[in-house]
Amino acid sequence: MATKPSGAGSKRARAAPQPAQEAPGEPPLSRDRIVATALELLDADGLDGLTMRRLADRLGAGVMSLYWHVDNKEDVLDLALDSVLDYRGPPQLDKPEDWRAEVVHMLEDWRASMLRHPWSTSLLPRRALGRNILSRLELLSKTLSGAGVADADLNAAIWSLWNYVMGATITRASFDVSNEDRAAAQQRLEQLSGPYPTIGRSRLLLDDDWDGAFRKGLGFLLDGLAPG
Amino acid sequence: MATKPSGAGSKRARAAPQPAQEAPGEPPLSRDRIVATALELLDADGLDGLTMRRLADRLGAGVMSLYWHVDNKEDVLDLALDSVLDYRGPPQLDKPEDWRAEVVHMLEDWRASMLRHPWSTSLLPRRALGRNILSRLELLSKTLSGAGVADADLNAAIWSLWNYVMGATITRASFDVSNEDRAAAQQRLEQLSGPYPTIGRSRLLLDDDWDGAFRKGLGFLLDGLAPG
DNA sequence: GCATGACTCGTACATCGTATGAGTCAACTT
DNA sequence: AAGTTGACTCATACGATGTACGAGTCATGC
Repeated sequence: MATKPSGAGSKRARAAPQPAQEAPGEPPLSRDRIVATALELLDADGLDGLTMRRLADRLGAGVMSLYWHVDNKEDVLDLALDSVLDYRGPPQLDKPEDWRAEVVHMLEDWRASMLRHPWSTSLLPRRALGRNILSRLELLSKTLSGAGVADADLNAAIWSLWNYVMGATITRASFDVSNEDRAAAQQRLEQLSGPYPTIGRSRLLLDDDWDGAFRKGLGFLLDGLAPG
Repeated sequence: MATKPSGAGSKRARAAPQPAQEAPGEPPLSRDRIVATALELLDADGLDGLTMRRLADRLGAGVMSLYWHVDNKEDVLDLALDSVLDYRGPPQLDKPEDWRAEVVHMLEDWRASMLRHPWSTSLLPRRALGRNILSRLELLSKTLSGAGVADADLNAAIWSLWNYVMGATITRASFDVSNEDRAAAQQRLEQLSGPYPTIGRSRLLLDDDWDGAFRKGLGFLLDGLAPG
């Protein structure tokens, strides 16, 4: 019985299994190559752009060959998502006491990494916690704990930041797609300003300093988490 | 040429168009009936449970009949989502000065409304702003403004709360689905507690007082927004 | 009595994820 | 040297989905 390398398996153990066709135009199929190509398709055409058939085509392989290396499409998406989220830490040599800058850096990088691949935002809600996500949470936990957040508040603090970042990122990505809708909504708002006078006046839906708003709101939250 | 009632159209104008079959078992098709039935299917079986064919079956109609009343499936989903989000305001007779309680009540209701229909959380990211969402934002804006939040901070404050609520709700719904995954992840964390000692120890992934964490984090954020 | 327009729906099509099982070929066993 | 195994590829096929197309029904207005 054949044993697939999928899941937590061993991938490919042997060194050079495919010396038959060494033409560099088509290197052998592999998990990594599949994920990399999936990323290309996702970046080019979004979630709908990723089709097992298209993926196989671009890899120069038959569709069903993919399923030897990968459980199913969901598996591909999981791998693609996690591959977007690795984090190499803040630029070294910051004064190591500045916990706040460290947190802000990591969270801004988190958001930026996902916005560089907008499809990832609609993927996140329903996926499991990959290694890279857990690493970020660990870093967050360690930093906040070192900054003096009480143990009893620690989990709530972490989840608050998580929630904020996820909400901001998902929102940003979704509004980016439907920019004209947003303008239309704001116009509707102002015309029949009866029902929505306040947000109509404050131009809530037209404010497009997303990065600034994210930083500002993050500041509010951190103020609340570690007052003084 | 037939004119469909879809979009911002007139729906059905006439009073009793279908006296032919008055059997109460099958009232005439209508936008409202379609949305109501879609809600049933979504609540019962989630996003995958909603199929145009299943929807039509349950309505006792042919599949293509739906398309007279509705543009496409996305239209159905938009309507279903918005129908979940209406808000009737806080229980009257609270002391009207307590802006904080008012905000908390609205946001907790927002979250609760969506969690009562978990499919709505995976729908939200990519949909336009319906009337009910705008109403909530308007209320939020008015209340915060009245509470003394500076005009320059107002939009950032609103978006911060939005982000927090969306992130919390989406996260909660997604973890609810994959509870076993969560437990498995925590176990993995504790066993090979090398890479993730802090969040392993704090049992971050096992803490299931979601409501408490939501309230607590919201408190942090409000503290930051309106200090003192 | 006939045209109109509101509404219904059967059929058909393209596309999707993937189950099944046969095929290829290198490495290992004997 | 012959045979076995197991890693890997892939053609075919199936069931499901959203919806375009166009023919049907039927109450109403002229």
